[in-house]
Amino acid sequence: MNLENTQVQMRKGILEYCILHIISRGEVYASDMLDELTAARMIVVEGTLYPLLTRLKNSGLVEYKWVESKSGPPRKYYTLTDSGTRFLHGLTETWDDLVHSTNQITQKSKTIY
Amino acid sequence: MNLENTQVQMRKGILEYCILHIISRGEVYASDMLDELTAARMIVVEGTLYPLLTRLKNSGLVEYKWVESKSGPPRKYYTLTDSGTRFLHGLTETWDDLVHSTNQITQKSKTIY
DNA sequence: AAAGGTACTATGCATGGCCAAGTACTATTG
DNA sequence: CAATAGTACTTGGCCATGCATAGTACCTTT
Repeated sequence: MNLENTQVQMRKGILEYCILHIISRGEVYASDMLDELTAARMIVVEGTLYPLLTRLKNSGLVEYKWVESKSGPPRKYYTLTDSGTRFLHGLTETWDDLVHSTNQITQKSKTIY
Repeated sequence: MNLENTQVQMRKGILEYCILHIISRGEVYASDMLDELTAARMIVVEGTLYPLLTRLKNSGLVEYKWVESKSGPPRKYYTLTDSGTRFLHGLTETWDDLVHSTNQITQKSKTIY
């Protein structure tokens, strides 16, 4: 039980939320997402992102279209489906609740009555 | 890939952080922790909490002493070890970073330049 | 045509939350 | 004193996800 491992565990599920959010803002492909995640200091590797996108696709939350590129193989540009949009709303609520609950616990010792 | 499942995944690692925080405030046993978690609307079941406490103990992050009870079997009262305190500090940083990164991503669409 | 970069795919492992069933101790009740 | 109910802790197995690693396929450059 080391820190590094716990960091990985903490990431679980949250990544899915972040990815859906990024896709919700417009058509993007994997490298765009990696750039945004990296910019936000949420380190993600390919081996995590691609399987996640495949799962989202298979669940019908996102869809993609192939777009040819000038500098390499064609890319999958993703968009949210209606189902994905609803799912994202549910996730947002879940995440907000989780943060709220955690704050309540971790800041209790700082609360003064 | 349903909401309920993602909620479970989101909880991973965060629970460990919350538990360590609760223990850091003084001697508690499992039912105390459940009460606090429930009060903060972070629903946890026994089958999650007890194995987690065992892991924390085996990792040397917490220790416990048996205390007899007037209304049932003896209880394990937990406290943080020095190692556990350091670990909690590391986790706090990790959690804060994660929340910050997530906010940066999810609130980008609301940002106005 | 050879080399290097870009984009996506596939397989298998480790981990933690959860379910479900079980053990063990105490107090209460008839 | 046996039976019941309540409390506290234990154990084994399942599942989904993040990740490591290796591989496929396409394009551009030289």
